[in-house]
This record gives sequence, C-alpha cells and structure tokens, in this order.
Amino acid sequence: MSAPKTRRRGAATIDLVLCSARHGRLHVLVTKSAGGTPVLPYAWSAEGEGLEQAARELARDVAGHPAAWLASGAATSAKRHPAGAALSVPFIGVMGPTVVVPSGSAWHAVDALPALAPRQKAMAEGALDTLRLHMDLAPVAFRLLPAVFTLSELQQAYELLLGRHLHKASFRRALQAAYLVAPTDEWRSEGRGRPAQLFQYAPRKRRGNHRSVRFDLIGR
Amino acid sequence: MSAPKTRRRGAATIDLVLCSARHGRLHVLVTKSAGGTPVLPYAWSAEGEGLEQAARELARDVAGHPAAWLASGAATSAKRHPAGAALSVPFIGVMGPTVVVPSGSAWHAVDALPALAPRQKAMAEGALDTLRLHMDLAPVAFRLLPAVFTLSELQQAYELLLGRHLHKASFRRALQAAYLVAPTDEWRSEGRGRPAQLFQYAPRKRRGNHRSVRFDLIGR
DNA sequence: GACATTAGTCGCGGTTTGTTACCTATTGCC
DNA sequence: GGCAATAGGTAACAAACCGCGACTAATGTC
Repeated sequence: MSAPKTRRRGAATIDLVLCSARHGRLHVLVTKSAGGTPVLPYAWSAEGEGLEQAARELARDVAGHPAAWLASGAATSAKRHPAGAALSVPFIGVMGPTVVVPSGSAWHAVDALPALAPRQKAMAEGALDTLRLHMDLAPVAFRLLPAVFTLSELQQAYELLLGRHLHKASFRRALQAAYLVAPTDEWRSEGRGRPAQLFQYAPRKRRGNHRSVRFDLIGR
Repeated sequence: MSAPKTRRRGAATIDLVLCSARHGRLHVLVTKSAGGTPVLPYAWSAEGEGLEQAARELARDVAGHPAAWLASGAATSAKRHPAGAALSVPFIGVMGPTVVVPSGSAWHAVDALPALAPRQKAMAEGALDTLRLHMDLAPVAFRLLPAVFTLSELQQAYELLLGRHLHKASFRRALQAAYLVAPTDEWRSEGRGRPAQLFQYAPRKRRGNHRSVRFDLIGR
C-alpha cells in the first residue's frame, strides 16, 4: 500500500436508495454494516470514476442485479452519515419486484425503515419525491415492474408513485393514446377472475404532442 | 458531538448557475477568476455548513441579491473543474431581469457562453433542464420576473422555459383556472399599444385538482 | 382620422376525461 | 352443469378542457 493519502478515497460517499414495489408499498434495500447496524449501501467516491457509474456498480454488487433505472438526488452535508462522510450524494435506483437480495440485506417499507443514520434516513425518505419528479419524463413506473406485466400491475405502480387511486378506464385510455405498451401473446391467470393479458414497455414515436401548461400543480 | 474541526476546504465545490431572463433568452451569470478567465461562481464546501445555505450566500455575494429560487442539480465528478475539485455540486438559481451585477461579472446567453472549464460548461448547459424539471412543481417562471409583472411577460417567461410558443387566450384561461395570480391596481404603458395590467404571484388554495396521468411526456 | 401595435376577451368545435354501465373469462361451490 | 364471485376489459355519455380564430380596447404615430 502507498502512504496514507486522505484524498484517495474522496471526502464524499455515494449512497444508494434502491427502490422496489412490494405488496403495494415502496420498499428500500437496507444492508448491515460490519457492526451489524442497518445502513443504506454506500461507497466512497473515487477520483477518476464517474459518480453514476459507481452507483450502478454499487447497485449490481449489492442486489446482484443492475438497477433498471437510476437518478441522482440532491447532495447533502446535513446531519450524520454512518461513515462520517462530510458530503453524500444519493442515487435513487429502481428494480423489479422479483429481485431476491443476498442474505444480510432486506427490503423495508420506506415508511417503516429501521434505525438508519439520520442522513441516510433523510435520503431514503426523499426517494419517493425524486421518483415523482422524474416519472413524467422517464418510464419509472415501468421499471418497478418485470419486463412483462399486466395493465392492472402497471396501474398499481402508478398509484403507488402518485399516492392516489386512478380510474381503470381512464388510465387505460390514456395509456392507449400514448402508444407506450404493446400486448404480448401471453395471458396470466392469477387464480380467481378472468386472466389478464401481458404487456411490455414498447414506446412508439408520436407526434409533437403539445399540451397545455401545468399550472395546476404549482403551489401544492 | 464531533470535535470542533477546522473549517478546511472540502474536496467538493458548490458551483452556482445563476439564471435570468434577458431579451427573451436565458442568461447565466459568469464572473472572472483571479487570472481573468471566465468562471461560474463557486465556493469550496465547508464542513458544518449546509450546501444550500452556502449556495444562497454565494448568490448574494456575487449578485448583490438573494436568489429568488434555488435548487441543486446532479453532483458530478466528470471533466475538469477550474479549481481542480474532485467533486462539484451545481446549484441552479433564478433571479429577476432587473438585477444589476457588479463589474467583473456579466450575464451571458446560455447558448453563447464564454470559454468555461468543461465541467462548468456542462453544468450551465444543464441548467435549463433542471428548471424545466421543477417548473411544474415550483413557481420558477414567476421568479424570473419582478414581483409585479404583466401577463405577457409571464407568458414570455413560460415560453422561454418551455422552448415553444403558447397561445395567448389558452395561457390566460389556464392561469385563471389555477388561481395563481392576483391583479394589482397598477397599469403599465410600454409606449405603443394598450397599457397592460400588472399582476403579482398570489397562489390561492384550490381543491384537490387531480388531473390525469402524463403518459404523453414519457419517451421524449 | 387612419393606422399600427399591444392588451385582453369571447365563443365555436373538436378532444380529453371522469364515470357508469355492461360484457367477458375464469375459479370455486352446490 | 348451474351459479355466484371475482377480476379483466370496453362502450358510451356528459362535462370539462383546449386550440384557435376573431373580436374589442387602449394607446402612439403619421
């Protein structure tokens, strides 16, 4: 090893808030530190490696799967980080519901987290806001699902992200109009009730589809 | 608590992309380094001070005015920073069009910037995307204007942010429906044409105004 | 006064949307 | 098989919304 060079590891951590939809609620992947206390996965930022690249590798390492979608959140130096980092950059990732994580890690409902260090707690609680911020521009909801899904599952993913109930017929009509999904030949029988057709995310190019300005969201 | 630490330079900079609308285009405040080369205002992050707080102080220092709106962007370690920082956290701020900056600083159109260091260039070019991302949730367009403004000015601010032309009557109808502005008693005569009534940003509480899901934006 | 210019409004017609109702396919039970 | 229960999927209507062109209003210029 070389001489202790404090800058080598960087003064900042990359903290991963890996999200998944389980039982109708947003869950976050929590691992355990060497001491056994629960922590979000994190890594020291290394010079010469891109932050997002590092976050992707961290996600693959810790979940055994690449994240289906990833975005960075607001960097913060507030409160206490488990590693004592001066600065932390959160990355919010998304994965399908069937990913099985290695022992030592577990999915926790985002509103029932174990006792994380304050900074990580804040980052996890901000994850839903980040997802909401991006869901109109990126197919976040689709990335919470497997490659093939039913329309009811897709609607549930949207309801989870939006935090409100959607009307079935309206949802499907809007989806149809957007040419975002394509039906497959498969159908899935869930036990009771009529089997559901399976769809996949297959966006097709559309016209310049200008809609009105969204004043209605400003000011809560 | 932690022992009192010297306020040492962290390994990260806070870089300010201060935006303002001038002559129908988005402008960014650019200052000069000690050597005379153009740079975005930046500061080393100090332990014990919040990042956003530091960015607010930086804005006030460099423009003589507090930012009317501020949000953090995606932290990056890519490319070269003028101070050689390993990591940089951009903050995107917004100010009214009448702010006069001290000599040494100047407003530059965001698509005609002087030769900034690559990392700062990327951060400045990403500013409009950040503003667009937030404009549906926060009154970004209003913060590009003085406290009192005409509806035509407001429409121009929206057109600048959206990058497209809006229809006057539709814009005003949507604005009316959102109860976002209140008229003042003042009118402004701009020279030719009918005088315009002045308005101010005054959001009023509205019902749970749910609109449909925005599939139409996903996938470009 | 005629005209150009900018502000602000009205209303028609097509589109979108919330909602109710209905139809279809499957399971479980008698 | 017959039938209730359950869940997927569609049709159709009324109301709200939106793009758009046309209109009125106030001011300055010639």
